Amino acid sequence: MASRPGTGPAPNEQLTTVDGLVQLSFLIQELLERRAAEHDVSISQTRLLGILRDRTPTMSELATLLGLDKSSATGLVDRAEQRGLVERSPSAADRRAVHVRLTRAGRALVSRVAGAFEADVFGALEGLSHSQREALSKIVSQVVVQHAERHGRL
Amino acid sequence: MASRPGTGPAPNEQLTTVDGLVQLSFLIQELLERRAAEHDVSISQTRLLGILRDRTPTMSELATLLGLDKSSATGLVDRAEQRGLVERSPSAADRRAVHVRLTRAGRALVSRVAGAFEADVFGALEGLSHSQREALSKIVSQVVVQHAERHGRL
DNA sequence: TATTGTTATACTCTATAACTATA
DNA sequence: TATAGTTATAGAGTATAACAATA
Repeated sequence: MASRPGTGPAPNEQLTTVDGLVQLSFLIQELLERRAAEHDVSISQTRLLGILRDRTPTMSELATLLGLDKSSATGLVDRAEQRGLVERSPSAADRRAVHVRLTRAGRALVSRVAGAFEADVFGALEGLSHSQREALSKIVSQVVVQHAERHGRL
Repeated sequence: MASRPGTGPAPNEQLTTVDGLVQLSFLIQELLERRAAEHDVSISQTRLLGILRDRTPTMSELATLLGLDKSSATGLVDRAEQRGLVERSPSAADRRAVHVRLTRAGRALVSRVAGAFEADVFGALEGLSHSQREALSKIVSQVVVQHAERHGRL
């Protein structure tokens, strides 16, 4: 399981399915965290900015998208706003609600992080053959989409 | 990238390689977090316990394995020790050092979490064919092992 | 001098509960 | 009454810097 982060398995040894997937998930998270840290943002902040790339949700919608309590979303947005990465604006339809959007600086930051991170991921896949990469992409996509259909919007 | 956690892609649509891998990593982390939370432990605590399943490292070694500062490891072990999940013992070889090990309760807890979590992961792979599952396992293992060889112990 | 581990301190992230202002 | 958002508060997790004990 989440056991062996620093334990390099002996060469030519194959991990169990679960161990492999867990270690892969930590690897992906570490790549993302490292690139985000270069710009002094956390994974949570990066996730927030990533969500806002193609949306302008209300605070409630944002909390749902992030899987957080609304008070947690308030804090996250507060800190991002203080850094000039996002901004709040009143909703036209509902005077209780506010929408959150990227600023120009926020958009620039998330683009830079995303670009470097994507290169890291492709770098990690370097040893795979073309057909292996295609198979991985297809299978992973199938797992994620199926999980979303079962749980998220059915 | 880390963008669309709540955005179910339309059925029959395939994610990009990077989006798929990022969403898969969040999915795995969420499964682990949910099972750990059933026993009131965090992912960090679970990772600590997982590492200790087959090791009795010193605090320094533990910090390296977790990728944390030694002061962070102190806090993590403090909280786990207060809950009776791990214990410290003096090193025979070096009077500065202490070793950390699972207690009986800690071992029981990590086994239960690991078992339930593994079932969750296999559940998430349910829609795959036998050969797809084998291909996924092999490719993922290859990526993780190669990354460990390049970085960790070469 | 260098290393091992802890402590003091500060910040981010998260949740619960209580509050306000709308709806 | 119910919902949207904030505030107050508390705790986990993390890092940096300074320290004591030992190597």
